[in-house]
Amino acid sequence: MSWRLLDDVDKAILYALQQDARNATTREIGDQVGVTASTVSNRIAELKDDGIITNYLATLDYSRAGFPMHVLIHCDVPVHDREAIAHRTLDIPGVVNVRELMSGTDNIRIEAVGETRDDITGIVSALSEEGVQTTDEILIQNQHFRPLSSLEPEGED
Amino acid sequence: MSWRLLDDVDKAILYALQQDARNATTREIGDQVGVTASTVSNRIAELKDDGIITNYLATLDYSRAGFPMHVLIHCDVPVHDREAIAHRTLDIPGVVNVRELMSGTDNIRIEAVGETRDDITGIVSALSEEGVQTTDEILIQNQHFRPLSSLEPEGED
DNA sequence: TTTGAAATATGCAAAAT
DNA sequence: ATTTTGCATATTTCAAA
Repeated sequence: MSWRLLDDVDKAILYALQQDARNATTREIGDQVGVTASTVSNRIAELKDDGIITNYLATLDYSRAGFPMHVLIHCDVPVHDREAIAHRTLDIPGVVNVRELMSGTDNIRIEAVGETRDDITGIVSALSEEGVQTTDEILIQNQHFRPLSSLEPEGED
Repeated sequence: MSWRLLDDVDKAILYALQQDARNATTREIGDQVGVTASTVSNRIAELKDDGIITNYLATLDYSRAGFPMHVLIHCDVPVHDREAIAHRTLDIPGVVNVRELMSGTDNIRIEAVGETRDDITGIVSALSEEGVQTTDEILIQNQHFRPLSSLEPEGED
């Protein structure tokens, strides 16, 4: 696993991008920590290259978007196949998030979305055909994200 | 729950923003479905107002960022307090994601991040002090996101 | 509602410190 | 490594269709 020590500029960048990855401008971020927009731009590119920033994504309220079936599926797969299977499940239509867990059982958790119950049934079938045993299926009521507090700037400039 | 039927423009926007919320330009999106950047801009604002787009966030590789303790915590709370408690747990330092589940037991799932085991222990203590019973704690090995496939454009223009 | 054009902002690259 | 400058692009606004 590669490393990299984060300074205040990096932290401010990551915090801002966790808050609003689309509208946080390089200048705004730079002003908070006293560097120019160019520096912020360079750093963001570095952080992406270093694999610290993995993605920028919009989070949706799937119900409001017309997909009221939003579920969490527990899966049980052999440990040595876990990573490969996790990647394959990502390609099943309706799957939006996969977590690999360091657990003896229920070691993959899949977040999936559909318009109808049949859509979810189809996803579970697809999992079954991939040799993935599903052990539980739970409706997700709501989901919230927060930036990592350790990255929050103290109050500079 | 409010509604809104998504047309092809909306879908293309949501798909693009799920792929790269920071770098997807309004023009690129518009070109794909044959509308101008202005229209895309207007639509994005609408989708945000309607609560369909809830957030834009950067996803991080916490290990590479210097936070190797990345865990999923199962919590068991009284159903009628679930939403209120879920919101409060978001303010505990280190908590980055909370899912409310429609389940009799283990109905809140908390994703938390720390530098050391003690950080995680502290988070669990904080939960306990909020009256939240934690029933399990599992290391997260990896996590992947995908745009919702139903939103993918067919191939227009 | 969508557009097109103007005005504003933003990000990026190159050269300099 | 960061900044300054200059350039190319992106976004927003608003009048008009």
